[in-house]
Amino acid sequence: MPKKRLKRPFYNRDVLTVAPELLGKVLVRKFDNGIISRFVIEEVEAYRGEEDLACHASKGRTSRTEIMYHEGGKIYVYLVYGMYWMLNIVTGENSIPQAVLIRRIEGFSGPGKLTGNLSIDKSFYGEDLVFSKRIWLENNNEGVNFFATSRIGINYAGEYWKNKPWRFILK
DNA sequence: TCAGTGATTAGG
DNA sequence: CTAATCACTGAG
Repeated sequence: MPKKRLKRPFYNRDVLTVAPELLGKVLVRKFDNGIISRFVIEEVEAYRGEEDLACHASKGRTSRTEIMYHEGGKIYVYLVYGMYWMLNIVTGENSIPQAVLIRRIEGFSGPGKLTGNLSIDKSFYGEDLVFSKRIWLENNNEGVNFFATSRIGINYAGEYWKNKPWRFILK
């Protein structure tokens, strides 16, 4: 059975539904030299709406957060600590700002490492996973087991949001 | 535990 | 324009 690219409806749902379902899915990257690499997604985090103080959209609609207000399936990338590009997948309907941080994929540990190895940078901001020729997600026929914990690196968001179990890890 | 590093943001 | 902040990493 051939692998199949995930389509719009998959992404256009609430981030708390999509995030755990991303576990076990395959991130596909086609490099400029034509080589195609596939990686199983192993760890993600959900960021949900303006009310979520850990979500960048809590600061409202800015040039950086703009893409999160679009329909699901778009890529949100940003630079953090001056060195690391973070790869996020926008979810939810239009005008509802949500995204899933891809925190770990098979073979690489850490969100900064994976974007470095996959050559993902600012040029991927707004890229559409449904149509892109250089990055997309494929279905995987496996069932997955996962567990949830609190999100990492968001001490600024306060106890309430910091303690939300919105980090999902493949077992 | 802590510094590196530069885009982004709020504020004057 | 300035200054503060930061969804990380690896060294010690």
